[in-house]
Amino acid sequence: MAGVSVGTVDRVIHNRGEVSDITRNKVIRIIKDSHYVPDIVARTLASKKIYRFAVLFPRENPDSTFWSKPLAGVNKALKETGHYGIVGEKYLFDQFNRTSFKKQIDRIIHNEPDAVLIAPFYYEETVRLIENCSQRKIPYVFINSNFQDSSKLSFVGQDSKQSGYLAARLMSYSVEQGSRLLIINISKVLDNHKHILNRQTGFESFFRENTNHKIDILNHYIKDTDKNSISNSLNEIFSKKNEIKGVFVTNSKVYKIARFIEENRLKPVTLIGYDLTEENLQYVEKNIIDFLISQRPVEQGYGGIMTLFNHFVLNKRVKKEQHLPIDIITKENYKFYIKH
Amino acid sequence: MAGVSVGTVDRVIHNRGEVSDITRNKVIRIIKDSHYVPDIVARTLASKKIYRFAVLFPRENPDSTFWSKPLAGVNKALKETGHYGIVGEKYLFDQFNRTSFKKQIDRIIHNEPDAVLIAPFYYEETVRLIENCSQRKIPYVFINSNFQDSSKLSFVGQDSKQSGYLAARLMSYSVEQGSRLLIINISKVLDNHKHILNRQTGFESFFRENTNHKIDILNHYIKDTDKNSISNSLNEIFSKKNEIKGVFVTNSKVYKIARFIEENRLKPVTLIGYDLTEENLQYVEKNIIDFLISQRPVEQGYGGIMTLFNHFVLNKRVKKEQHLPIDIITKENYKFYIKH
DNA sequence: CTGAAAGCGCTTACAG
DNA sequence: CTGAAAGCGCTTACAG
Repeated sequence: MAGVSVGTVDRVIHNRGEVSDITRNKVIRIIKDSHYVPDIVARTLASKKIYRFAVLFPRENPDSTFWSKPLAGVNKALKETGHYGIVGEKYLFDQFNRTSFKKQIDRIIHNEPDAVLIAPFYYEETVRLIENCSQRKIPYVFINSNFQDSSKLSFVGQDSKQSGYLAARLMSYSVEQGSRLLIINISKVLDNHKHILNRQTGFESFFRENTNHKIDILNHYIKDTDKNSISNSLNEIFSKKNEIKGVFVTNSKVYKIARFIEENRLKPVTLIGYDLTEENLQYVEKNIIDFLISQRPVEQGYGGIMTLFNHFVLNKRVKKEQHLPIDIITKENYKFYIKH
Repeated sequence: MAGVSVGTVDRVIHNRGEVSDITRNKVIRIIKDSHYVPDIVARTLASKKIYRFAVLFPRENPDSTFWSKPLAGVNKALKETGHYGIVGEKYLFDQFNRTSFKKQIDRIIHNEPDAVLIAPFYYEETVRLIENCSQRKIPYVFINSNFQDSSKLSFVGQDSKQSGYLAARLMSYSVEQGSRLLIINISKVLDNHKHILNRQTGFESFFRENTNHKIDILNHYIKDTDKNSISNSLNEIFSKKNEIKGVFVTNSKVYKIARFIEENRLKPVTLIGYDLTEENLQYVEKNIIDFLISQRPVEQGYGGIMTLFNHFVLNKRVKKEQHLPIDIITKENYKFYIKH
């Protein structure tokens, strides 16, 4: 239509220069007017281009099987997009070990991927990684825990404050006026903790804002997560304050608290925590954990890769904050969430 | 590798005959041994094959915006799979009008699509459609409401009985022993009602099976859904039985009950219903509806098309029953579900 | 700055 | 029953 060869058209589509302004404009005009859109199937077949996405996630660990889920989501996305030349390179670290995190970042920087998907556990190291990305002008996406940074391509995860707020609402149905509640923060390491603290903040705000619920809230931090330390730590609280009607655990370790409650026959106490792990589900089955808040872990990984795929292959504009739904899990519906 | 031309290889891959047993076997052997998998991108480009999927859904109607969601899911899937030659043809009917359903089926049968995605509203007509499909040997998928039929390719939707069971569990947190509960079934038409009845059955079984909840349950059917009829009908019940502590509405018309409760200041009564429609959300915002059960309407439509896509294009085996999660919606988390 | 040709991995007639 | 050739809509050198 423009009286030029496909080679020239290709040059203007991918604006890689070497075209006179006059032909370029002519071609652009025609593309617009005729609503031409490139056939990405043909493009993929012809270009044989490979996109290498680095995936920086914690390794699954004995304390929690949570991180196997985002990885499953990544693998699912990789399968779907493999036809388009998407390749994932996994860099798994030990979430309790800063050095391991740092090492994987070194490897990523060395291997020069085309983009990176990050679970940002340790602050300084994460900053180093994204500075390297900026320098190399490659996009990066955060998953699970957000990172204040205006240059990221996107974040895929949950609104953590709101999830705590929701937990409080659920709690409010089963505790009466004047009850005493306990918020437990249990973790060996306090890095990567902003979203955990947000959960607590959200929970507290609910009861502050809903004046018809006069509730006394205690905060408790447990650093040592072995069984004995937990017992000691909780025995003290529960003996001193014998009126605790509800417990909110701000992460996936809620099963450890459930075990304590079961062994000490402290029911009825409404227990709410996070994440659909096998360990937690045991206690959901036994009616000891009442609610789990789930953050769509599989979709987080899936969405992370798809975001990059949309950006590179489909040239779609992607949203900077992708908040996944806050799912409420009970004994009655958990089965349907397991594969998700 | 087999010493034959690509044409011959193609013939055995698509087993369209005209190949001697000896060469066929040789080729099959090599395909297996070398783990050859066809490049579907190249295949799509070369074949230019079009798959026409008929979509038989209710039209969106003033009483409920629910059905716009599955359609949105269909459109999303169509966008993603358009590159592979998937085309959707929509046949929308009036859900309260059997004739309209029948008419669209006639059109589908006449147009001979390659597959059909069905929201099975009226029984006999649906049977006629699937008999036609069987005859023409084309696959069909049910959405939203299941259909007892062993020849279907798949069903995508919710386990309706379990959703009622879950609703009862939620109800149990806020009603005391000996309370009186009301189940409301509100609908102009009673076809397509099996999954609605299942919800009721599920709700009732929970309280039957959990003996620590001694609860009196009333059932109430409302046929005329205009405001006055509802008022009359409910006034009677609420005046006779002044102790109703919770109401479970088995479909998306819960907002009509909410309106009645609001206007008659009957709170506190725990109100649970179905579906994240705009009409319902108003009353969630006002704390009149406590919980909505959502059935992932967008994913139903999306999943329906993707099931057919997987079947035709990816040659994947698909599951016969695809139960989507039963989402629990409250004022605190509904925003994150709206686009889903 | 521009065009012509080859090629990506398949499918589709057509000829034998 | 089998093969050779053209073509799907792009990209990629290469030549000028």
